[in-house]
Amino acid sequence: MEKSIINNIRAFNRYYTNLIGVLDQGYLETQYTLTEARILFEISQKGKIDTSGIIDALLIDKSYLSRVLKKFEKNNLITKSKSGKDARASQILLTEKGLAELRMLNILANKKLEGLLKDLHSTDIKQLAQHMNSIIKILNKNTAYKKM
Amino acid sequence: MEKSIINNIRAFNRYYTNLIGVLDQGYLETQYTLTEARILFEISQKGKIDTSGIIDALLIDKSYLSRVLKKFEKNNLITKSKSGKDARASQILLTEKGLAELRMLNILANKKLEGLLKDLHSTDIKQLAQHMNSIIKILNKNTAYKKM
DNA sequence: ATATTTAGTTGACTGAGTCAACTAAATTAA
DNA sequence: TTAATTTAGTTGACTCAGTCAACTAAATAT
Repeated sequence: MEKSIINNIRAFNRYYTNLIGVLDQGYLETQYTLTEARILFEISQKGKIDTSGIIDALLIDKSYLSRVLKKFEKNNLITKSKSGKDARASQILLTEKGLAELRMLNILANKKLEGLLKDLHSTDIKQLAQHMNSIIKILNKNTAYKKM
Repeated sequence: MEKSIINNIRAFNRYYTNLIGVLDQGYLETQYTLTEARILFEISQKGKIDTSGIIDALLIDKSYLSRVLKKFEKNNLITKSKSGKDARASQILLTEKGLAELRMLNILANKKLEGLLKDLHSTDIKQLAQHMNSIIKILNKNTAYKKM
């Protein structure tokens, strides 16, 4: 594999690590950790999801997830219900309050991102999104990273 | 700002957060944390750098950095020398051993990334890098995120 | 039937990173 | 010049996000 391209991609990864770090600092203003926010988001995206679905999607530790979900349940953000199919698995659903919290987090994340982009022309922002979509499309051709 | 584009960009951020997470797991095999590796890398990139330069670049806590640098110095990865200009600041330099460790980390990171991309055609990989460069170019037009 | 795997929980722990208080040098203001 | 403020870096004390291992119970494979 050509070395300069790998270095190029790594430079992007470093750059983007910093950028994501800046965006993620927004969560410090909330009562949620970044991982908790990601978990909430994942639950809302999938509609119906069980614990192991979240683990597969976010690659987090099952014991940690178990505790986070317990806390979410205690705070009425989610409900757990036994799935009929598999008596070990729990179906996770967002409650109204959970949805409201998620909306709050989404608004916050949008604001943070908009702040980051506010000095750019709208054509630049459109191109940005296009490049990002292209990247995802290319990476999705390949399943290697699901196996790592 | 158009909402769907913001959502698009956020979708990319989530996607890329996961991907970077997978890549960063490589550091678990080493004696360095991700942040320590980033600090080492930053020192080598800049050549001459003082502590506050690293703080500005990586946005990490100064007390944490102070301890990491102390450990690096103890392990002979870096040397600190008083800058003539400002008697408070320390110039940080990589030692030979520090360089060797960095090379090791770079090889590891390259391997990890190559593993991730191995099923892609080289044309796809080239396009990937081009999209990434374009993203950086666009984002660098704007300095908003340095101020956040 | 028995063994193995999978879903999720719990106890015990660690260490990466944070916060506040501090020293000493540099800079600004009076 | 001196007093006040800011900046560079250090240190003590702490927290809590995340990990590891052991476990129960259900599902699946042999």
